Amino acid sequence: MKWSELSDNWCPVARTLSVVGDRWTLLILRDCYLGKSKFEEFAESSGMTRHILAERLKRLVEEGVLERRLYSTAPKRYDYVLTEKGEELRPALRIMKDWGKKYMPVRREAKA
Amino acid sequence: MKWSELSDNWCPVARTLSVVGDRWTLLILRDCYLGKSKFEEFAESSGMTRHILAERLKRLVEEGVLERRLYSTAPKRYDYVLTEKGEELRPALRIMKDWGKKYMPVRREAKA
DNA sequence: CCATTAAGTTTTGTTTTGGAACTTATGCCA
DNA sequence: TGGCATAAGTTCCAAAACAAAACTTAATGG
Repeated sequence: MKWSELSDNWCPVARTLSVVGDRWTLLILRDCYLGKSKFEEFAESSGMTRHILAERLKRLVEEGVLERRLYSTAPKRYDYVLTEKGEELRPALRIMKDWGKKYMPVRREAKA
Repeated sequence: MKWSELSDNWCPVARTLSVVGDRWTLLILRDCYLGKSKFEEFAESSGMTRHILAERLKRLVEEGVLERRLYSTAPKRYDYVLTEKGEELRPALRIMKDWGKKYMPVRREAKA
């Protein structure tokens, strides 16, 4: 089975993961919860490539998790803000934060 | 930056995702929470290929999320059970289940 | 002896990801 | 005016991950 077919799975967890269950996507949401909204902010903070970032943002917008918002008209610039749907995943990230603190200690220093 | 470098990230969410943030892994945990423990059960229930399943199980064991347990000596057969570390991600999946029910309605029927 | 079960492994293509350079439209500043 | 900076992407190519299906191993049951 392909990952892309999960969105119609009988299981609600699987359907959720079809949106946020791939590499990097939840890291974008983490940044949103930290108050970031701009492409460059996500790129620098998460460490993902601009290529993948653009693709993920597009899908999060399509799925209604983020909203693409024109914040400058000249030049035209867009940023991304959480919808109510996006906000409601925040508790899941909070659990992952606590879990990471408890069970995944940093072994050696790394950047960003 | 590569996904595999996330395990030493300063952010605990990122470190958590370095273990469970890739495709399929959280679906294995869902099955564990549903009481499944065997390779064939995971394979059938999740729809992932045996190849990827084997790789994911191995890493979950290495990370201490699951424990590989000999449940039959002749022939030798192993299954997988949650550790305390694995149990403590259950609340995150519960949130994803509720979110999926609320925001990801099934559009058309699909199997498994 | 032959089919079946269960937990993987192997093989072969296809798809996704990673890294880096490039594009577009404007503002800033001397 | 010309040239550099900024921000949000896009494009290209090689490397890594994934998908599908067949194969392996070790035993059991008829």
